[in-house]
Amino acid sequence: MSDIVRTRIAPSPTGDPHVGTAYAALFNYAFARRHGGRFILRIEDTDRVRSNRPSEAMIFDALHWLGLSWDEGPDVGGPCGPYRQSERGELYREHVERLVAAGHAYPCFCTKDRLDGVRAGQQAAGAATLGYDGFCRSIPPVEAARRRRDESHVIRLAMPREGQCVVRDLLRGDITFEYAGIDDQVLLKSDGFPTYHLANVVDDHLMEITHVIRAEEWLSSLPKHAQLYHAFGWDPPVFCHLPLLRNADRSKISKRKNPVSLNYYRRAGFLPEALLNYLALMGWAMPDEREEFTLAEFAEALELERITLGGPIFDLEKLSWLNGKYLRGLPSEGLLERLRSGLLSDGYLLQVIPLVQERIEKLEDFVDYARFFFVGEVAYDAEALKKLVPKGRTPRDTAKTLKELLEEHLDALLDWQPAVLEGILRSFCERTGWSPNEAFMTLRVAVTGRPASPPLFDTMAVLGKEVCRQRIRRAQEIVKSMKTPETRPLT
RNA sequence: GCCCCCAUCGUCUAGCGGUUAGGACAUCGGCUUUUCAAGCCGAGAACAUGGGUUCGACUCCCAUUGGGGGUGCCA
Repeated sequence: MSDIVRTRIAPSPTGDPHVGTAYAALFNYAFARRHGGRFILRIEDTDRVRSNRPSEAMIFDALHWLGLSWDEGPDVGGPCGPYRQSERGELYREHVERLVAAGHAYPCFCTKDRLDGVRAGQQAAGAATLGYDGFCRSIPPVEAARRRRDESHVIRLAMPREGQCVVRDLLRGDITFEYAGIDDQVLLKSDGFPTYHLANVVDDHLMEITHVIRAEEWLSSLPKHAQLYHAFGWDPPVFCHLPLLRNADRSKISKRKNPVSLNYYRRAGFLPEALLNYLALMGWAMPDEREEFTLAEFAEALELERITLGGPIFDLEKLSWLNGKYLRGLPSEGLLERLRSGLLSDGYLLQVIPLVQERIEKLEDFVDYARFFFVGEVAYDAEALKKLVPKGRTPRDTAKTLKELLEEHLDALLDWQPAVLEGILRSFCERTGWSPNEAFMTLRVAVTGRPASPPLFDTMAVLGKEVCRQRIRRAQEIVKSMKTPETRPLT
């Protein structure tokens, strides 16, 4: 094991850059700095369906914005590259073969149908433990090797079947699991790509990671990871599972209940240093209880052992207060600079101006007309409220439609461009039976707060995904709380 | 269901066997201010419950309850 501390953040590029990624990155970054070590960025893009380059670019961008720089990574290189798992396929296949040869892993030919059947059977029988039943583990190696040549298969880790496994977490101490409750995890998928478990362990070892500081959701797969280190004959790193950031209802933080995209915080005008400072307050307190401190001060003071374990609720209100303190502490020129690099940048203004230009008569009209391009939430006046729900539609129906549009079509959209939006919205109309007239007006009001605006798709594109999301969700809530008018029978 | 983790004000937390249980956000008062913010001062607000251990438990142990996570060819 390396004698210099090496930590890493290993995000999956499968959507908008997540606040949880920033949280884990912050602690990994600070811990590495504290010990004069190195902080590595590794892209875990082994999910071929969900991973994509735009998401990866957004992760780089968001972390740069926050000021969390890495010493090694896909974009800066380093001695342990490549740092993108999709480029390390050969490495994983070699390693998995070592495991198969040593009997620590085996090919599994079970079909999805059989697996589903097994699961259903277990559930019906009220089995104590759910999971793979080890069916293919008893296939003689010679036969298995022969079948591998032309049958679709995965490679599974052969876990011990009885006894106990003791793993150590830096914050929680020794944790005991019964092997009987842990099934044989897939290591290599049938498409030849590794699963998280394999890729993660192989890479952490090869990249000489000394401290794995990651979210608590990984704690229950720690025995599988420990078994992998054992099977490879490697010394495991120190594991430190951070508490999970929570919604107000204490569930794991999610976009349904909180803004989780770092793009949101950036667009809303949170200062990166304030966001980082706030994140550092989650599960951590300075020895002197000071609440305002810089990244450098955090890095100087961080002791992992002091991390608190109750899952902290992410409180936008306190973040906003802290951000306000940072903002007020800026010299005027500093604030000007921040405005000029965001909402009042030439780049943004030049996007807004073409949409507004033909609709104003005096320069001063600009501010009023373009207002919704610069504020966070829009207010809905009585007239807007009336048009939020199309004639002949109920509030209930409208709320449901907005929710569906958001969660099933807009949330996953990365390429937030006018033409793409138009395509999505038009096909959404066809599918749901909403006329474009109805849907577009509802959306226009939701997103701009007004029944009259520049062209909808251009407007949405300029506003950006985060703002649109936020406003549509707000509109949905408002509509949902509206009473459905009594339908009076015609007399 | 099963496995694992967790448990101090509404929220973030300090505490590490002996404290009037401290700070911050939020809330509510007051001061300041032409107003609104900001700022300052103040108030209310917590050790989940039950057993142990101990001269003494918020602190240690056990149970209960509650919360969370996991249980995928997602990470």
